[in-house]
Amino acid sequence: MTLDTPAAVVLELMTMGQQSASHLGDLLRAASPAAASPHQELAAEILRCCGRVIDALRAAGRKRKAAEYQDAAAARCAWSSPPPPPGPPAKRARGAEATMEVTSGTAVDGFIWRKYGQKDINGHKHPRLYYRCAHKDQGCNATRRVQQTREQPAAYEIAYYGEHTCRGAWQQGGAAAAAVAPPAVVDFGSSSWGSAADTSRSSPSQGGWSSPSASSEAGVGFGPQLAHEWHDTAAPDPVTEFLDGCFGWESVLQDRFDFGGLSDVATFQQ
DNA sequence: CTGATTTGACCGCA
DNA sequence: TGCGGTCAAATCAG
Repeated sequence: MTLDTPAAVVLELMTMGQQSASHLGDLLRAASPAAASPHQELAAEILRCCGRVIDALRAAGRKRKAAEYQDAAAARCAWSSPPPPPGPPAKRARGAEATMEVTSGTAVDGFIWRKYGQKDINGHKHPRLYYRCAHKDQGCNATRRVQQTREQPAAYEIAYYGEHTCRGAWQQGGAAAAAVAPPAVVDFGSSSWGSAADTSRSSPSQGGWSSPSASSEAGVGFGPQLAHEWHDTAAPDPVTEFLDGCFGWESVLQDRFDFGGLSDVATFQQ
């Protein structure tokens, strides 16, 4: 992670903020372990708010990366090309090229991942989790590997392999999907977006987003029910007020920095 | 009952 | 030969 761009700086700061919020939550839980206090909820909301910004930055970064990738290999237009012919089950070479990311959440990135394996890795305290795209039956060979980092338990090293050839499949009916999807659904093109999977649970091809990966991944991610709560909260309770402030943040971010493509952050606001 | 997850076994590469 | 990646049967959950 380099800090040579405003987005990288913000990402770094937001990650730190999220870790602080996590620590705060731990302290609050230790203080009153009985029932979830409003303070604990507040800490959790801070966590989620930071996570959303982080995910937005990450997704925007991936969008740019994907664009560069396509320039370099225009022949492999993943989104529009038909699924590759089924060959022998290819085993990824060790250390194969991947898109690496370090993020504070793993549960949602806009794609539906299905866990197919878990492995204890030498030198790692936490097991490595293996996911593949839920649309593998449509020929999508995208996989991802999630490894909780040793240094920062709240951070995850995610490696993406392959590309999503399934996107066309669930975007074709896109009109229908857009019709039922909440306005927060963001199409980042080749990138992914955290809340999209949570808020648009009516995929035409799947009969609804099941977000299968959410349950098995660490609690740092945003659970579907939490995201639902996020969007549906209408009463002006303290949490909502905090969220409003959080949304204000994003406006500030937009006004202050030109993230070149990060304007999608504004779609948090509904 | 169906679909998703878990987990031990297997395979291939270094 | 050990390790990392994948498979697939068993199990779980909705």
